[in-house]
Formats: sequence, structure tokens, C-alpha cells
Amino acid sequence: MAGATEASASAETDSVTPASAVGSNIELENKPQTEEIKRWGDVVDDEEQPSDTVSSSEDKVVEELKVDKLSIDDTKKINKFLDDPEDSSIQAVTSGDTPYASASTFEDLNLSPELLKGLYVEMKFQKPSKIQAISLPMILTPPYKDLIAQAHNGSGKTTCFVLGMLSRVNPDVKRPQALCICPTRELSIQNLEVLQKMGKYTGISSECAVPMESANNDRSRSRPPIFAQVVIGSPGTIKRLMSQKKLSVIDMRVLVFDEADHMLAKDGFQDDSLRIMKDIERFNAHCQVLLFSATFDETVKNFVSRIVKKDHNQLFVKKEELSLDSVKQYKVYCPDEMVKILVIKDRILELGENLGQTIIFVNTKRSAAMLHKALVDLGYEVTTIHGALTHEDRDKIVKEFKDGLTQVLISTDLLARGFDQQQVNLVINYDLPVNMRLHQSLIMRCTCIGLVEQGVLAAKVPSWNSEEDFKIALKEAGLL
DNA sequence: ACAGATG
Repeated sequence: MAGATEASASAETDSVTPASAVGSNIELENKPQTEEIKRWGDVVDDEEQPSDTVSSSEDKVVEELKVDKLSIDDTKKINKFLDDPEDSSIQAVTSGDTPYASASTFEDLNLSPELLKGLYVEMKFQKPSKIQAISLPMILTPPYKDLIAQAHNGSGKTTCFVLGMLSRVNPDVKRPQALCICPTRELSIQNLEVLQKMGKYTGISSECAVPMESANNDRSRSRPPIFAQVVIGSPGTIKRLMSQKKLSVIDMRVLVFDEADHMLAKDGFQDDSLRIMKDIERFNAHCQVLLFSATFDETVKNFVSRIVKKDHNQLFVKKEELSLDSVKQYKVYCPDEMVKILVIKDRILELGENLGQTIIFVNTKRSAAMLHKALVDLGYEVTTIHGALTHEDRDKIVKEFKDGLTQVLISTDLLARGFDQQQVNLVINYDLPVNMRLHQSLIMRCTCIGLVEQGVLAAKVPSWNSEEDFKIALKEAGLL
């Protein structure tokens, strides 16, 4: 397992089957453009109204919008992998009359030879995944329209915007031109690693804008201006760098929000995100905005479609396609905390022989610390990560886990989004997640056992005191 | 409400 460390570190974020096929169930719809959609400047406040907004909302588009069929190559279906997560239907909603042809090869995208080399040699990709085949032409074809795209982790989502950023950067302009905002520093770092790997031969510079070493505050204050062409970071740091004029937005061409539904949710990072968008738009009204997320609930979907430019494109995976039948999910009724810990110990860690790596999600930092102590006292080697740890500790714990040095990791929602580690086979939800959406990405791929204190009905409910029930369940999930 | 990221 240790031998796989290097490869698994970054590439697996897009653990797409290299040759995943361009499927056949693509629906194309006209986006209704009857209602006037305001731009983000209007949503935040009314202090300014960009002139082009006024004019564009004036031209009542009576002409019929042209719908361009995405070209679909049915012969590609034979390349489909057995459990290709992309074998689901995608709904594409295009705006205006820009024709988009689905890309069946990376060559179709007019990428630079250096970038192609990175895709083939470093990333070991062969062909675009389904979501890449459809989204990349939308991202890379002028006029560069905003895009709202729903695609789950492991589908090649990261590649979509990383490739988009790399290929829209002008290599000769040595200033920031692409910016990606992520909800956590861990995800920022992970995305940067993918970008640097993919862009290895391009010479494009990139940098993480996340909080620096917590110990020496002086240092973070004296952080030098950013010259990197691509910047990936968390909202607070990005916002601060921009207000300190250490991150120039004048050349910004692409603005990406990863985990966009969370970044733009009211109880998420909405304020920071809108502030950043607005500041960029003030200097650069034509900056392309890309929103990627595994999930968009109706409220957020509604909201984000108002804050992007009116002529944006959309890609949505049909809701019922999001969860895989092959993924086993269990709930175990546990009357109290002690039973939960005993279940983890005796019924899961002791019983499972092919567990691979396991992540235990908890709802609070306190709960994390408590469970950590309990399992360590029982003789297990576990590590724990949450936001109250120092950045150095966080980096160390994530690295050790990604390198396969630790088997069981306890985490708060810190890692619930976007965290990808191929070796993780099992997710245990110690507490019933407050927000199920948060855990979608790992749930999608892993066996998932929830320890619940109330009798929530579920498809499979092993009895916690029956070893036999657990054996059956673990065997069924391939963990025994 | 709590998690996250910051001032």
C-alpha cells in the first residue's frame, strides 16, 4: 500500500476511469430566458450597476434560442468501465447560439502540447470523462461563458476546472489570471497538487493562498504579493490578499468556486464569495465564473443562477443518478456512546479484514477528541483532524493518511467535502450527519455505516449486538 | 447549531 503513495496523492482526485465513455443519455434543453436575471453586483447591493448589464437586459430576446445537439459517439460506449460512475445521464442547458461539440478526445480541445503531455504522461488520462467531454468545450470556447456544473467527486470534476484554468491562462502574462476558491485549506492544497501535476510541462506558475503557519503571525502579515498565474485558496485569505492589494485582479480571466453550493450558501461562505466576485468584476466585468459542486439543492441552484452572468451554461446530473446502487449503506441503532464505540471496535475494526482505510466522521471537535481518546485507550492507532489543530498538524495528519501510514482517521466536516483518497473503503458516521449533502462525495464511493441513536429506518440495519449481522453486512460490502 | 475560514 505504501508503494502507491506517490500516485494516489493527487491524481485520484480525478479518479476517473481514463477511458470513460461519452455516454448516450444526454439531454439538451433550452434555458428559459424569460425572466430577467440580475447579476451578482445587484444581488449584493445596489451601489453599482455595470453598464453592460443594463444593455444586455434590454434586448428582449424574441429570437428563438438555438439548441445545438451535442455530438455523441455511440461507439465510445465500448470503452465503458464496469462500474463507471459516469454512466449516468447529464442534462446540459446551453444559452445563446454558441455551438458546443462534445469532446471525445483531449485533442478536440485545442490544448497546448505541454498540457496534453501533462494529461497523458502525468495524469495518465486517455480520454475525457463524460463530464469533461461536455463541460470543457463550454469552458474553453469563446465567448467564455459562465458555467454551473454539477458533477460528483471521482467523475473528473477537478480536471474540468483545473484544465480550464491552465488552458485559459496566457503563459506570457506573469500575473494572476485564474483564481479558484475552496472551502478548506486541505481542499485548496489538494486541488493545487492536481493542477501542478497536470500543468507540469506548461511552465504556468501556481500558488496556494491559504492561512500560513499559525505560530508566527508576523510572517503572514508580511506575506509577499502573489505573482503566480493560477491561485487556489480559501475565502478568507483570498479576500485579505485582495484587500491588501497583494493579489491583483486586473488580469483575472477565470474565477472558479469548488464545492460551489457550499461556497455560495447562506450558511456557508456566501458573503466572502460574493465579495470576491464583486471585487473582481469591478475591474474585470468579463471574468468567466465557473461553479462546480457535487450537489446543488433548489435554493442554492436558484441563487447561483442569478449571480452568474445571464448567458451562462449549465450541466446537471440527474438526481436519481447521483447515488450508486453498488454502494452499500447501513445504519446501526446504538442506544448510547459506549455502544457506538464498542460497535466500532468489536463489530467493525476487529471484524473487518479488508477495511482498507477508514474515515470516521463526527459532528463536533469535542466529539472528535472524545472518540480519539477512547479508541487510543482501547489500543488503536488512530489520528484525528479538525479545525482547531494547528495548520502544521493538519497538514501532517492528512499527509500521513494519504501516504497510507495511518489506517483510521477521525474527522469533522473538515474533510467531508472534496477529500479524495482512493484507499478509503469505509466511512463511519459516528454522529448522524447534520447535513447529509456534505458527505455525498465519499458516500458515493464507499461503504457507509451510520451509528444512529434514534430508530431511523434504513434498508440494512444490522443489530449492534449481533456479530452475525455484522459479518453478513461486512461480507456483503466486500469488507470481510 | 456546528462545521469551516478569518479578523
